[in-house]
Amino acid sequence: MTDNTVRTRFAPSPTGFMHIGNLRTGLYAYLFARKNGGRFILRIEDTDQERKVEGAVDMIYRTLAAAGIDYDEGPDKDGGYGPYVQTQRMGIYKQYAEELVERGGAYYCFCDKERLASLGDGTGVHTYDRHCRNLPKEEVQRRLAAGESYVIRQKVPDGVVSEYEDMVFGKISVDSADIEDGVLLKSDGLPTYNFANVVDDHLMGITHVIRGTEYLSSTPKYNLIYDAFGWQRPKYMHLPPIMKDATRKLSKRFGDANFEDFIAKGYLPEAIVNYIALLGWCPKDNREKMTMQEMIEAFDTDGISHSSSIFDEAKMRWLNGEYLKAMSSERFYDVALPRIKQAVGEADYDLKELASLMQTRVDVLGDIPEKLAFLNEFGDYDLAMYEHKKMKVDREVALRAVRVATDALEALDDWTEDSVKQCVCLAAENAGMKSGQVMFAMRVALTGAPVTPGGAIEMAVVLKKSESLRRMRRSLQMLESAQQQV
RNA sequence: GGCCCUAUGGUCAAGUGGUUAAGACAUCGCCCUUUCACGGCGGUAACCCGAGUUCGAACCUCGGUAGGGUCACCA
Repeated sequence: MTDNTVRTRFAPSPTGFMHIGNLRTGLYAYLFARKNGGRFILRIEDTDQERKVEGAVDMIYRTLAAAGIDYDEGPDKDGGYGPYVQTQRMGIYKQYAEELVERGGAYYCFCDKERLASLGDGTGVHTYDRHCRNLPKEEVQRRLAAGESYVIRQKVPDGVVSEYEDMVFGKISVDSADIEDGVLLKSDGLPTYNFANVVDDHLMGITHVIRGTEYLSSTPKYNLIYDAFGWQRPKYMHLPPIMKDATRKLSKRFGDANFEDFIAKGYLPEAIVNYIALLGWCPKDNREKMTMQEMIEAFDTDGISHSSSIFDEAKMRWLNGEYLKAMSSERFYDVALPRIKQAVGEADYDLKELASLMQTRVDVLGDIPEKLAFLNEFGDYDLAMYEHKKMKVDREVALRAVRVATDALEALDDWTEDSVKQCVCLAAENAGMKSGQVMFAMRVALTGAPVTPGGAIEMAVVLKKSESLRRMRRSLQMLESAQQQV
């Protein structure tokens, strides 16, 4: 591996579904690596056994695959920097913590929890008072030998300002006086999350650390660890959060915030990925609909926003609709088929015909069943539907219209779009009515629905002759009996 | 509370000292039309506030205000 190869990583925790905010972080790390001809690494951070969820690791694999994010190294793809699963790395941190003590960047601390708790200021803010920071070496040795419980703490240097240049936020600097001597190695011998992160990132040769802004202000602290080890600091790119609204972050508890749920609702993976890429990043030319390849080429750090953005499902719906409309009819048919079948059930309808009706009419695939509900729902309906002022149709006109259309269609054998249309138009003309009036009434007579995905002709073709006539006769009866009652 | 960060229409956002302050979503209206949709056209709507610097500030500086983040032997 050459020194200047870009290496980024995505380090999710297997604690459930893949959250949209998380996925975006991974996506940016991926885009940055690909844009720079670098390598993208997947590391599983599974040390939180409490929150661990069964099957969540597989979910990570499946989500990345569906999203089109491929990694060069990971648990199932060794690149020589493994293991890539954090629980399998537990043995390595203690020695690094001890090494840091020797280098003067950390120290043993024997303070017990009670003492630590007494340090609180009453408002929940704790700051360690560095009680063990200057313990004589002999005392430390003695207490260690005696088997006293201890942790290893970072020894934050006095009187320095730790600063770095963030790739999106610019210069970030924090005074060492504001940095606590945090725990690196816990009394159980395991590392704290952030220490493990520093060690892993270094050992895996990560050159660019890409993560959420929650680490923005603590990064100077971790840089001090790199310094104390004499390691080269990585570059950092911090990403602002995706919000549910102005003040709340999108959280796992906000039900629909995960990838899997959106897929279930009928969103296309590429549309989701495209949309979240746009939340917090804007390409130079302002393009919105982009393929992964186009995003890789256009990705640039200064297009990344400094402020949080609110997730807007309405816009993602629109984008998804754009993807759907741009598909070939064959491909649309393939992706829509399951939903169409769901609506059709056992009935015998032309699925291709239905698909073509749906393609321009839905933004997400999940909308299909309700749009096709008229296929299997035809009962009593409100005759007020026949009233259309602009069309100059009322129930009386509708009755005549449906009657002429029905009579004409009874005799028609060749049931195609053209012939049905021709037949109805001719019938309208002979009856001295406008074709629009007949069409309107016929559409309602066929479906009993105020809105349908297509007009009278399309509905008739979809329903086919016998069902169409059955429905029209039935509607005719309804119209007639209503007429008699008046 | 300390420290760090942020602030352009309802939402995503372009904009880096001089602009009629883009574009997209949403919304409203019109056209097309046998309902819906697609498509086309148009409208409403924004620089958080206050001081500076400057001939000139959305843009630079400072101060407010608001919001977010962070201050664990959680990750």
